[in-house]
Amino acid sequence: MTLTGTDVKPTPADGLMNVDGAVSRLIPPDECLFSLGDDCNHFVYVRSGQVRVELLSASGQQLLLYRIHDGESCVMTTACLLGNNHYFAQAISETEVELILIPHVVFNDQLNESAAFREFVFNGFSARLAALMQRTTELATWSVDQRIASVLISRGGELPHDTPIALTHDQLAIDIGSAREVVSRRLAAFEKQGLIERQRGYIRILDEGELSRLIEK
Amino acid sequence: MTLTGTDVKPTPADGLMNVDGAVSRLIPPDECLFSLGDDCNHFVYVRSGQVRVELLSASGQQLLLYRIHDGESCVMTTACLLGNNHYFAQAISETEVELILIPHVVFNDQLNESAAFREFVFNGFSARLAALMQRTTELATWSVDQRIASVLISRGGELPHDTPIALTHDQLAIDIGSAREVVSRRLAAFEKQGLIERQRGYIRILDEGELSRLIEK
DNA sequence: AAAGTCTCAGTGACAAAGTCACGGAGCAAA
DNA sequence: TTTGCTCCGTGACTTTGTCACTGAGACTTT
Repeated sequence: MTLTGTDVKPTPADGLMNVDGAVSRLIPPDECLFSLGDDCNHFVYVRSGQVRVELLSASGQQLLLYRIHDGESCVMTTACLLGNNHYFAQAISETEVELILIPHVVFNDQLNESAAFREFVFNGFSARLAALMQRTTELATWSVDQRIASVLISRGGELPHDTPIALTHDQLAIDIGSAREVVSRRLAAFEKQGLIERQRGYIRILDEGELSRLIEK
Repeated sequence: MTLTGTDVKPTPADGLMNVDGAVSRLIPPDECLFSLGDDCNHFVYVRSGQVRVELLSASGQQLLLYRIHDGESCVMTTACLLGNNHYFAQAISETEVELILIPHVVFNDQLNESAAFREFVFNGFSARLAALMQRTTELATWSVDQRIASVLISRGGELPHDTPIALTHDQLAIDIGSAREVVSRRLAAFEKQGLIERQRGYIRILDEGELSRLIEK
């Protein structure tokens, strides 16, 4: 049951999602998949695309918790299903996203019957938890400069050399758990040091070596 | 198999820990149960006592992740077992602690065979994950004053009214993810406002209502 | 009792980060 | 070309964190 016209390379786990009651769904970019307080009644598997999961504080401030990529499941969803909680964060599609949804009851059945399904679910669960704690550590112990450098390096690595990274100061601020003004100021300093070059909506890395060195300290 | 002389009230989950190969162990206070980089080869269930799990940054800075109480299991241990990772935090006993340890292989067997065991493990897992995210939110969005007030209120609630809370500025700082000096200064301000009274190693709450109100804003 | 030696707490000076309130620049549709 | 929107820059100020000391209380040791 595929709703999308384009072919999607199946990952090994895709087979596991072939259960009665599983539904595929195609979501446009910048759509909210779930938000704070929502009921959680489906297991979520991201077949393609990218989803951002973030906390939303009382003051409207956002804090990125993690992203879900192709072939991954959503930790928060799994946690909520297992513990019968409501969602306490929100998820936004950052690209077009193809999801596979498995209803709560089917999920429970599979969990009881299939060792392979269990293994898939809990491996993902554990990996995401580890990543989440890793992120917490970095947020708590790295300076703003280090966190900015880290994001730039990792985003730059996905692109051909010298390609400007499409990233606004606002997005970057959410990624590193800081404020736009702070990011703007630090980027200005980075540019003055010759590390980067700024354009509206883009950042180009000029001195990757020095950026990496920043993270080490 | 009980190594302690004193009787411990069994919780409902204690029965689940009655498997071949499970070992009980008694740990004195202020002992390290596992530290960063250690291999993880046992499921850990805390039968009695209290354990603190904290990150340790490169600079030696500590950040409390969560505590484990009577009848709870350790999320990080479960995550490491499921994902075959090493520990990336450390655990310290805060009181005398009675543990039940289940070897990795036995844990896997139980997980495959017993639905009740699975349910116990994953309910705990999910609850702890939710709490961890809750904590991340509060660390990220609450002010130091709010976090201090929150700890004081919750610690005060466990004690008879008007009992001074045994808590050093250092411990409080670790709890709220800040620095001792900051805590000292804010507590001085709290005392000037008549909210608390300070003694060496102790804090007495004078105006619980106003402290609670602090948290709301 | 006096002297050492812990742990715990207070403080000044400064640095890093966050917040608030603007203004202004680039871009696109009407 | 005017209007509206997103994105960015900046000054002024507050909050929080860091560093380097100092001192006070409690417990040991001599």
